[in-house]
Amino acid sequence: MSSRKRARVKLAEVAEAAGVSKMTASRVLNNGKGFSEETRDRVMAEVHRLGYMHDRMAVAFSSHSSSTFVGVSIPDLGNEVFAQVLEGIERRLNSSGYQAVLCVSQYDTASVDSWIERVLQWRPAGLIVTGRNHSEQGRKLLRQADVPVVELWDLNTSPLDLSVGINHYDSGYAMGRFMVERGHRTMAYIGTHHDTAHSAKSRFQGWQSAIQDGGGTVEDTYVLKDTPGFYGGYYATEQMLSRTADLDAIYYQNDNMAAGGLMFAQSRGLSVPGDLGIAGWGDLPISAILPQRLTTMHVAHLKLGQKAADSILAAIKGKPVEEVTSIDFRFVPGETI
Amino acid sequence: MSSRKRARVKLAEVAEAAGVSKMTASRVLNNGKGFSEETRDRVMAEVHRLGYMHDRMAVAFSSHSSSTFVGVSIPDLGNEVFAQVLEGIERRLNSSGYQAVLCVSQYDTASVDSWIERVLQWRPAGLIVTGRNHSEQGRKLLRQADVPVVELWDLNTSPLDLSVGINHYDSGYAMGRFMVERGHRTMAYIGTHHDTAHSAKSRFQGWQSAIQDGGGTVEDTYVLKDTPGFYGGYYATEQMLSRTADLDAIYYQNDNMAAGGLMFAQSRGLSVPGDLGIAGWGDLPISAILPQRLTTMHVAHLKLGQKAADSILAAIKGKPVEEVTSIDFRFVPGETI
DNA sequence: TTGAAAGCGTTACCAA
DNA sequence: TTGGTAACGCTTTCAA
Repeated sequence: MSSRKRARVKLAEVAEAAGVSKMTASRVLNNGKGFSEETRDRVMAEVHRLGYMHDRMAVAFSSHSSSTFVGVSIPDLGNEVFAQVLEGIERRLNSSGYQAVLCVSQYDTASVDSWIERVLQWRPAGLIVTGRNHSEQGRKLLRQADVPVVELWDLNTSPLDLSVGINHYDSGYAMGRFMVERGHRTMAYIGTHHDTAHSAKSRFQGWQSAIQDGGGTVEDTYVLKDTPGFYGGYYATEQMLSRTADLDAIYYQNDNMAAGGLMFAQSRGLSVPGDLGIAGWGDLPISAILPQRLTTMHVAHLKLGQKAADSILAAIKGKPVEEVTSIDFRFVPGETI
Repeated sequence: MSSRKRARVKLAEVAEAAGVSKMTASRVLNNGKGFSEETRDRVMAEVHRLGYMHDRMAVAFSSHSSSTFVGVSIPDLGNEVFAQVLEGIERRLNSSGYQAVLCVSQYDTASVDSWIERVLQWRPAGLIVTGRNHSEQGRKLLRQADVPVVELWDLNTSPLDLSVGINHYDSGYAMGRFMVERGHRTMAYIGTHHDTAHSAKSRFQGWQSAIQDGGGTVEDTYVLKDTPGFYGGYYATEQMLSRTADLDAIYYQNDNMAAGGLMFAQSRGLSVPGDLGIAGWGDLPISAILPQRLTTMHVAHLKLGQKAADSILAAIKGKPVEEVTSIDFRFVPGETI
């Protein structure tokens, strides 16, 4: 109420107050060399006294440099997995002085494209995009922008620029083989349409191959059009068991769906894995409180995000970077298969 | 590999190619008025042909305008509730052409402060900060920056600028009263230290008042130093039941913790609510698959985020805004109290 | 160690 | 409907 909108203090005022030129003040602020200690102290004193705030917009403009923004696109924050990945990214970026500019795409390619276009206009230092299903338009924009890009989540052996991800196919195959080894033969899969095209599908394909290689069959698949969550798993299990008889086991897109399946089984008095085997993916927090330890695949989601941030930061700073970074997964035996 | 880093096409080149002045080209790009349709077509043709990209940095600089960035600070993405809030914010901002610049603070005030300082240097259009426990430093920065600020989550009746939140105290009181009405007397609370100081504490205080007003007592509280999740609820319930006898019911910080408690009770063969009543908060997805419907409080988290975005957008555009926006909660009776 | 002048790409402002 | 010129706040570059 009391203060009228004061014009922002500018460097020239600081310089004048300190009795030096703009350039000297600028050098002090940028921790450069070329000024006496006494000069530095005088300038900094004025900076604090006047409450000077560096105008990074002007800096970026004048010096033709990038911003400290890194665009990060994620499909869905309702999916715990991506929330974790994002947190990993943000922490690492933040501690290096960069800021994440977020896009929650809802798996909509067009909206990612328009976000990419808009964010590129702000001279971002880099971009991290989840998934590799870019449209031609998006791909073109990313290529012509002279900006480091990390494709996250799916391992992409010939990335646009950099890739940090998981070999989803292999993780699916490993689970499928285990399920067969435990004696299951008649199988089904429950998942969702989303999950950025490749990844869940790759897991499914790897898993399917393992089942077939082991002499089992995939009798049914149920694909929801929703985020892969608890209720989806519960509901789809109910549907599936009512339409397909004699299933040995179900492989779920992730642990939250599998938890839904397990709770459904419990509600019907089915014994797991005797009557029905259940396998998840992700080793998510829910598995800690279920009546049985879930058979799943551990993935370090936070670490995945951090690695992505590491890659983009290295590229930004012109340091050498691995083009492709593969994040491990680890089998968690559990009690449900 | 093939293309050497071409200098970015600038407006002057477009203008020249189209045979008009920079100003005319600028007007066309900004959808202003003051040019013939033919001129527009010629300019746009060159824009596409040359692949011109608007340099928003230069725009913001020259026109003294803000960026399209809105700083958003959130304490923790491992907490589903905040992930939902953030998604609500981001969707709304994005569809209005603004971008969220993220800070995941881990409840660390100092890190929020330094983020605020850095993000303000980029002339953000506005800021949305979760919680109202700003440090003096942060408060000062926010005040002197001439930028709209929304304080989110806790309802703050005398906000720095704008507030969008929930009356946590009342929601706690409502639950406490219900628990007493259902005959519970000897109560306990399980929560975490975090949750941005006020909110969970306010719920606890409201709840406690209701218990006391109803003639009950709060026998025990268990406060974890962790994000409020499934396992925390499970573990704390185990600890609490082993140290405090004859509890009628436990009020949890949120549904995920309550789900942990419920699963623990189930694992020990306790009947709910007969042996132990359980109440949660938030109406989170987990409640859909539990063996019993959870007694909880529904909060529209996504909507809360959207309202916050609406407030900041209105303020940015200079439209009239309610200083304080209260988001409703709704009691969900359930079967666990 | 310091400073003066030019320039970054765009829009505001005024003139035609 | 157009265009010229100044201005935005800082850094680069060159000179002292």
